[in-house]
Amino acid sequence: MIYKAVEDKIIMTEQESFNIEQILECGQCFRFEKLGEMYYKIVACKKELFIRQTADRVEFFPCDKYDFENIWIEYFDLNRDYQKIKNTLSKRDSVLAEAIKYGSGIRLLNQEPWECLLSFIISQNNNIPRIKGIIRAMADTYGENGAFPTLEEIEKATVDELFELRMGFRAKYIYDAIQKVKSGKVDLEALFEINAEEAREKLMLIKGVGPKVADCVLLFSLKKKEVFPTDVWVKRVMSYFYFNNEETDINAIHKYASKNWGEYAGFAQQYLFYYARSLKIGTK
DNA sequence: GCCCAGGCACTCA
DNA sequence: TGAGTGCCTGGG
Repeated sequence: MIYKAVEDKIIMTEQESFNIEQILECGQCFRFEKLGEMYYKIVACKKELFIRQTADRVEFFPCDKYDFENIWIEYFDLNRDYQKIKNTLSKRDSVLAEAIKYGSGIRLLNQEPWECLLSFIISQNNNIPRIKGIIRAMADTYGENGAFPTLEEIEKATVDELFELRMGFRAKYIYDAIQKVKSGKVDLEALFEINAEEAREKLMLIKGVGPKVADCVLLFSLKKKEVFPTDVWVKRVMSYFYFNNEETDINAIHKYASKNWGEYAGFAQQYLFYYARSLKIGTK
């Protein structure tokens, strides 16, 4: 990867495995807006960032070298060798090879745990346009300049006030997440230091955080790349391709993923999820 | 109008 | 402990 600063932009070239559309639309994040073909705006890490990709380059703006090196390289996981991951996984089975071919520009973002946690609590039993709308409403109401609210900015919110943002029954879950983090019962930063299993248990102390939401937070923000968040889509695609289209319980799926994909299970999940959704596997 | 959407908590055997 | 059921809301 090569990058240079030009005016208010960072121009990145010779970057393998980077497709901005696939990265943002593969279901791992919610604060993005499509402005045109391969042209997006995201809000993350308290910044608004535009990203435009053409055949030979990716432009990030407004962005200087400092922010690129200190925020976005990490956020977009640019130091990781995806070619190696894709080669390894593709050799394991042909289904995954096909999924990887389809979503070859996917990367796993390293999001902020706090935002990731609240966002995936909102996501349960919900659809994407609504999820995005509720998160935006939280940001507009409590955050600074449309950025996702910090704990300090949102900690005084009552359940009733949260409910007014149209998040429904999830308002009490968001409230509980705020209280547990505020009190230190759940120390998000400390979760980086412990293993996935222990971190999952901690996250599930929060009301409204079950196995699926916890695994999303672990994978998308706490760098536990071996976890395999299993939602309805992943369940469908796993059942369809690996379990002879039979009703499959979550434990069997986790076991299969762990055994076959090990430390790369999280990446496999993302390729399969994107593949399944695009093909609408399992839906009528 | 009904149904469902990237789960979860709660209840009851 | 495991299966069944209800949940806010708004878009199709």
